[in-house]
Amino acid sequence: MKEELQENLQEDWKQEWKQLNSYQLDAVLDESPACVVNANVGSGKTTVLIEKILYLHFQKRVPLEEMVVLTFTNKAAGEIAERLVKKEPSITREQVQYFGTFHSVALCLLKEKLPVEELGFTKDFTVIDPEEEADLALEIIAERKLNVKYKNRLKKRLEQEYRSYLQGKENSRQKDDLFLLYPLLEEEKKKQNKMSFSDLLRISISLLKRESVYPSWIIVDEVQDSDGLQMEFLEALKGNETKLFAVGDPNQVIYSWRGTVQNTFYLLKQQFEAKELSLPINYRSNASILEAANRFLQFGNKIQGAREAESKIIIKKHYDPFQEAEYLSERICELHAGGLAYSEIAVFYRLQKQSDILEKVFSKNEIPYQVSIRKTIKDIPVLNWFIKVLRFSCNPADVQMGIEALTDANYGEKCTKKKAKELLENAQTKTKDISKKTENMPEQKKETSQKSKAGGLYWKMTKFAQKEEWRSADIPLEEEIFAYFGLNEALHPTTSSYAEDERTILEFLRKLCDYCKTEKCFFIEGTRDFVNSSALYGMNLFEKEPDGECDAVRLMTLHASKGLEFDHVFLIGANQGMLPLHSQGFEMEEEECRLFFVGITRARNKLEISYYTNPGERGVLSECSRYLRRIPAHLVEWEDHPSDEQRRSNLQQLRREVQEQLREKAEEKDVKRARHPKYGEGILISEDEMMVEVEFEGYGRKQFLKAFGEVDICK
DNA sequence: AAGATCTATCTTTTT
DNA sequence: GATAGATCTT
Repeated sequence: MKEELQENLQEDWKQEWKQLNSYQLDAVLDESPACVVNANVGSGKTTVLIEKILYLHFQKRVPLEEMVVLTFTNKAAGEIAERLVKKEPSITREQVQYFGTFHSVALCLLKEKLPVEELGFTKDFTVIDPEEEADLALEIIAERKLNVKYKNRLKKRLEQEYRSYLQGKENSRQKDDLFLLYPLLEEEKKKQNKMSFSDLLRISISLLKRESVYPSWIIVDEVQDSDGLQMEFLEALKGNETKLFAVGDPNQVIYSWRGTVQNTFYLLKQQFEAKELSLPINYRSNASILEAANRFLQFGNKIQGAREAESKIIIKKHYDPFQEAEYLSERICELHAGGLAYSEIAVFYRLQKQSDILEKVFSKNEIPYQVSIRKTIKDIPVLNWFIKVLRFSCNPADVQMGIEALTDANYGEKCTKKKAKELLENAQTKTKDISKKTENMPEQKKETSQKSKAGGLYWKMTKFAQKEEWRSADIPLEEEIFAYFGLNEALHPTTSSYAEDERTILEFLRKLCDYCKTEKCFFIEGTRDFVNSSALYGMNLFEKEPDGECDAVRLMTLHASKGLEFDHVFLIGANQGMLPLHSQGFEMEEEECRLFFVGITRARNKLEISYYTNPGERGVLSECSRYLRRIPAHLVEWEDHPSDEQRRSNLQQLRREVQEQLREKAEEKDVKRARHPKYGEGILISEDEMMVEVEFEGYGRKQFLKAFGEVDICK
């Protein structure tokens, strides 16, 4: 039976492999101790990766559990998992535990294989994001009265200057106490039993040196994006018998500003004596696009095409972004009328804010569009708060989360930071004592805590981990948990946002319960894992629907376009000073060029690039990007967009309207908000030592005496 | 404590 | 090339 199955599979593979070219097949079959594949754009890199994993598993009998497959984003990890399961539905989630981002794999190792206790953590540790780390740092700075400059940029500084701190360099750039802060911060994180993103890697690396966990294979996707820590992680994870297979494209390095190692391929070859293979053939784009793209290659050999030069690249000159947006509307309508799906059309730009005008004009012209901006949990205040509640509930050592949950302006208890701190620190010293007391006289405790408002949520959080019925295989209903935390009250049932908030939380809880059920773990443990994942996976974990399916034109930055492909690509704002964005260094400049390269190689069939004679932006020149002149003339059709009088006056009006709306939007962002227990949230009109004036939707402007303390000013 | 001067950063974004 | 923040100057 098994033999038969095996043979069938072998037949399948032969079929499968017919679709691979010889370069791809070489890469799939290669079993050198270390191998790096220099994969050109659109050369079937992910296909090779998947085939390789299947080949190793089914043909070479390497258990999937012994493979570590590393990606840089959750999206990429998800794609690999999806394609793998599609080909081989028998693969289970447990088998691919170590398939994921560097950070999620590190988390998994720390939870399952590495002795974190040796470094002063427990297995219950939680994960914090950079913002929380910065907040924690600020606390320490205040407490220890450290002199740290540029506090507003602390998040960035913490990350950037950590390297030189580790290398024992002098803190020469800024003369302040930042380097005194690092050890204190480390100590505090240990005390609160939590790790930052980089801690996950760093601590894994140091523990891997003591306790080796050598997988049979390490497979890395997009290896050109590795930063120093990730390279170290690879090194620490790789045993002498471990084989390394890494795929990437040095021409697509567009994130070096966040610490990408510059010459990854060279380093890999040096360090692991890796063999180098290449995937030169591009199946995606037509020959004109590829010939243009070849002019922008910085590394490796020419991209070989597999297609004809069907049409030229169009370069269009527009008066300004408004005229361009109108033109795009028209063109997209035509294309759609001609049978092209909206979702096969994409508009790329250099800066996020360039989407504003497009959005306004597209909605006016009723063109469905989708702007790709990453939503994070932080954008949803209720969820952000509730996750803090859960974080403290799962990890009572996390004092910081406890305080933040209790003092949250919107959903927390009406209690001051000082009081919350006292409450928690008091509990810290005699946790067991208190928990015993509460077990013995729960009714009484409940009463007093409701009287002294600040107690309700606090007790619920501390007692969460002690609930016996949640330490069993029975997973509670989402409504039960909702009720346990008294959320119907905490979410302010009288406010207009209540219904939405309730739905959000119940949705989240449902995902959490589902997770516990599929993972077959106890509710408490499941919650801890899930909450950790939420730090690492962000919205991916509980997005309602993957937004991929809807038929709409995609609007995105060039950065966001990486890894995607479309039939028809518009690349807008190709002006000097915009696309290359005015940048100082030469290295930066090279990266702008790679960004342009990534942009144009997303197009399968049609590529249109445009620029403005009146860009109307600071620092943007009216001449076109010099990259455009680098494209061989015979591949290009230069066009002027004509505009008659009628149209011009319409545009004037449009311009005014849109600019007005944008100004309002910008003002709204700067507006301070305030919350009142009865009227809900409103816009802060004025404030002095005595009074606050707030405008509430539906109630109008109200004035309050500050001394009453009913109004919380939100930050 | 105000005013002058220096300086970094802006943009891109993942975990 | 502007601007915000920190630092220096009086």
